[in-house]
Amino acid sequence: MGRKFKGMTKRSEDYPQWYQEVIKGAELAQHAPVKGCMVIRPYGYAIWENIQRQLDEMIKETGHENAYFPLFVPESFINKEKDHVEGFAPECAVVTHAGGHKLEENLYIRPTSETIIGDVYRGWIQSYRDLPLLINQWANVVRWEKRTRLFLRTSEFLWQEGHTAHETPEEAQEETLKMLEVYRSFAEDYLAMPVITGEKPAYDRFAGADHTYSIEGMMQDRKALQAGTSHNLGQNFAKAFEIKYLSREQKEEFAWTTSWGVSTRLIGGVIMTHGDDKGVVMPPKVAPLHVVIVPIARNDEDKAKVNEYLEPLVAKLKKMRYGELKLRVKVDNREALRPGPKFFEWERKGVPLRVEVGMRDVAAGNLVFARRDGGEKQTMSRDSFAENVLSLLDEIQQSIYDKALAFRKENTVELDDLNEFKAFFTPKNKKEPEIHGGFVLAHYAGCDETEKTLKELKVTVRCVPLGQDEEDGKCIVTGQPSRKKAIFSKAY
RNA sequence: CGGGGUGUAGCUCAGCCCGGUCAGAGCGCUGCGUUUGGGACGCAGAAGUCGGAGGUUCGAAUCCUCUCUCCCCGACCA
Repeated sequence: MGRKFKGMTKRSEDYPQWYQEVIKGAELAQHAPVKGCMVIRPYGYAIWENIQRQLDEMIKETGHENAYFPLFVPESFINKEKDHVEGFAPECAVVTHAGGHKLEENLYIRPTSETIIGDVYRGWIQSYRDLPLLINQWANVVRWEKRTRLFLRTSEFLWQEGHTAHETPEEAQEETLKMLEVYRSFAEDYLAMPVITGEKPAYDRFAGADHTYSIEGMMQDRKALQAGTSHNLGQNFAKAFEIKYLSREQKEEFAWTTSWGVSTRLIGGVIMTHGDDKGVVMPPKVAPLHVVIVPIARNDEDKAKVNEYLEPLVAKLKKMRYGELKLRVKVDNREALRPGPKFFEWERKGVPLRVEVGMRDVAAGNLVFARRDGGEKQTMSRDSFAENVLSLLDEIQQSIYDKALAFRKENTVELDDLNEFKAFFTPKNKKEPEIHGGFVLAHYAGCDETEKTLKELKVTVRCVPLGQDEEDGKCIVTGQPSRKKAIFSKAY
């Protein structure tokens, strides 16, 4: 009989606590000795690598090239775009000394790279023939946030940031939406995280942008997570950094620029979208491991037989590809652990398929496997498993997406009445607020007073979804005439 | 940055109120053996400047001051 083992906190009991325990239990990341920073452990970093490899392909397929710009941004650059300074300067880390001397000009550690890239683009762009300029960079950035949470908001985080320059506002807008669509499809098709695409309200725009768009996912505590943003920067940065070109009409014009990014926050999104009370659940397409095999044997003789039985299977699996990348298979041969603890560990780590093989299976030519997304253990012949493994992974990928989508639908309501709206976002038990709320789709006129009412409820306008039919309505908060609905929600 | 918590072995914590074998437990870890289809067992062992710095005291994990971390709630935000 097993000893009593403390399970992890349930999502329903304490969601933030669950989130931390899950990260720790799956060995994804830990706090670093530096405030607000994290160490991304190998198992967690592998997810990031898989995100990088596949998203990078998509970014390149849409015509972008990778480059790299400096970590340090001269203070004067940050100061050039008015809104940008106001937005970012307060949360920047600044280098004042280097090489044992005080610097003549402070160097900001990039919170984002529009300014330094703008300065470089000035030199790269002279003619309409130099446009469009389509660049992406994978980098780390630093934002000195007041309150940090592993993956969701850390002082330093990893991301990709695309920076493009165009001839016309139409082209820039097209680019902005194209990359938003890339993010949508990446989130949904790879991370199995359903998202809503839409435009941010004016007050929530990127500092220095004309339009900001985002993808918004619903986490299991029904709060929204902004999982990626795409900005149409108009000519704001072009003017600040004199990114000018000679047009087809022989006139000097400012370029139209965009920027867009997703970060390691996506990993937080994956955890909170799919995780359950046993641990994380990895979407197969970004899972560090697809299949883990636990051999079970009573003695050395059996061990040898089981391993021999497994060899051809493992060899076959390792040659396979799942999507664009190799199938990732591991045989858990650790001697010190019995099978039980191994099962629990791989469950915490969310490996999509766990295979058990013992003498029983060797004799019958079978294996036993369990899907991380649920259901009973199943027995299958060794050969059929190899034939079915890819479709099993596809099924898991699809089923966790469907589950997340169903969850979002269940927790999304359309409302026209402010009282219902308030009730929706008010916990029933104030002393111990339970998980409540969700997404509200309601008319929104975009006026400033709306913000105040929302603030009292701790609700934010997530975005005005794209592709909706316009209709006459009244803003749910102010009653002002409105043509479009917005998604309202509590958010990370 | 405000309010509230917290910090003792890798983890979970006891000890603190009433200073004096208080450096402790369980899990984990190491070695040997037995075990192995859902968190095994025996024996032996290693491991902590009690978050940090000052102070009070004959003596501080324990009392005082300052400081830092992390967590929760706010304000700020990918």
